Amino acid sequence: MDLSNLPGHLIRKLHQQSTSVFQDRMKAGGFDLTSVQFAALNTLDTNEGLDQATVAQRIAYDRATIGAVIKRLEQKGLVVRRRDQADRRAFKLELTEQGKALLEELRPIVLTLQADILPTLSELEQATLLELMAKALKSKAV
Amino acid sequence: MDLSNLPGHLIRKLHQQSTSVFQDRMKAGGFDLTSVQFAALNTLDTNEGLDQATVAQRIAYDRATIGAVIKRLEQKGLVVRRRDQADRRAFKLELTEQGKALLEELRPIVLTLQADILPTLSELEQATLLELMAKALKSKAV
DNA sequence: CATAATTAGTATGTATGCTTACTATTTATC
DNA sequence: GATAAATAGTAAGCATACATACTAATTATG
Repeated sequence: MDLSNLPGHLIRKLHQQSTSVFQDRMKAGGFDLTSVQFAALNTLDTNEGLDQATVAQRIAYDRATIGAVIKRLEQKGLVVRRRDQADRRAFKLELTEQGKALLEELRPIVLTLQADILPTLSELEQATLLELMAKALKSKAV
Repeated sequence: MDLSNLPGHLIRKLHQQSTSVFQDRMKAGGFDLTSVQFAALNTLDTNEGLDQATVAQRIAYDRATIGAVIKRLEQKGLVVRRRDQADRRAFKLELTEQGKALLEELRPIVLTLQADILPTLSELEQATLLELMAKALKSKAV
C-alpha cells in the first residue's frame, strides 16, 4: 500500500510546502509572524471589535487555539483586548497602530508569496487547483 | 484582502478536513491511532529494519517529530527498536505482531476513508485534484 | 591515522490544533 | 423571575511540526 498517491498524504505535504514558503518569506523579510497570526490579524483589520470566537469561526480554528494566538499577538503589541460591556464574557479585539502598520507592510508580501506555494503549476493549473479545493471544502454532506 | 481564496488558506482548510475525516473514522472504528502514526506504521511494514531518519525522510517529517511518533508507537506495543550493530547511533525499527495485525485491519479502512476526504468532488475532479497536487509537489525550483 | 565533517537520535523551546472540563455570564424556557 | 441551556474564554493534556543545540558514533579528508 503506497500512501504517496492518496489524498491525505498529498494534502499534508502540500500544506507543509505552503507553511514552509510562508515562514521562509517572513524570515527573509525579517518578520516574526506565523501564517495563523497573519490570518487573525487580517481578519481583525476588516472587522474591528470582533470577539475571539468569531475570529476563530471566520478563519476556521477552534476557540482554544485562537485564544493562544491572540495572546501572542497581544504580547507582540499588535492587538488589544477590551471587555465587551454588552457581553462581559467576551473581549472586543482591536489592532494597535503597530498592528495596522505591520499588516499593511505584510499584505503585498503575503499576496506575492501565494504564487510560490505552487511554483511548478501553470496559471491555468493553479486556477483549476484552487477551484477544486474550494469545491472540496463546500458543504460536506456527512 | 480576502484570504479565503488564496492557496495557503484553502490548503490549510483541506488539510484540516482531511485529518478530521481520518480521526473520525478511527474513532468510529474504536482505534486509537493518528494519521501520522499510521503512515509511520505502514512505512515500516513494507521496509523492515529501517531507522528513524529514513522513515522520517520517506514520509516527509523531520527527525525530532518522528522520534516522538515512534516513541508513542513503541509505548503502544506496535513497534520495537533495536540498536543497529553496524551503526550504533541508529535503531532498527520493526513491527510487532500486534503492529502487523493492526495494520492489516486498518488498511482497508484508510483506503476507504480517502474518498470521504473529498466528498463533493466527482471521480474525475478527484483525479484531477490529485494529479495537480502531485505536480505541485514536484521539484520546487526555489 | 588523526582530525574534521557528517550523521542518528535526543532534548528543549515555540507554535499550532484539537478535546474535555471548568468558570463566568447570558439567553431560553417554564 | 427562577432555573436550565447555551456561550465566551481559559486551563490542562495530548499530538504534531519545526528550529536549534547537544551527545555519540561514523565517515571523509588531509
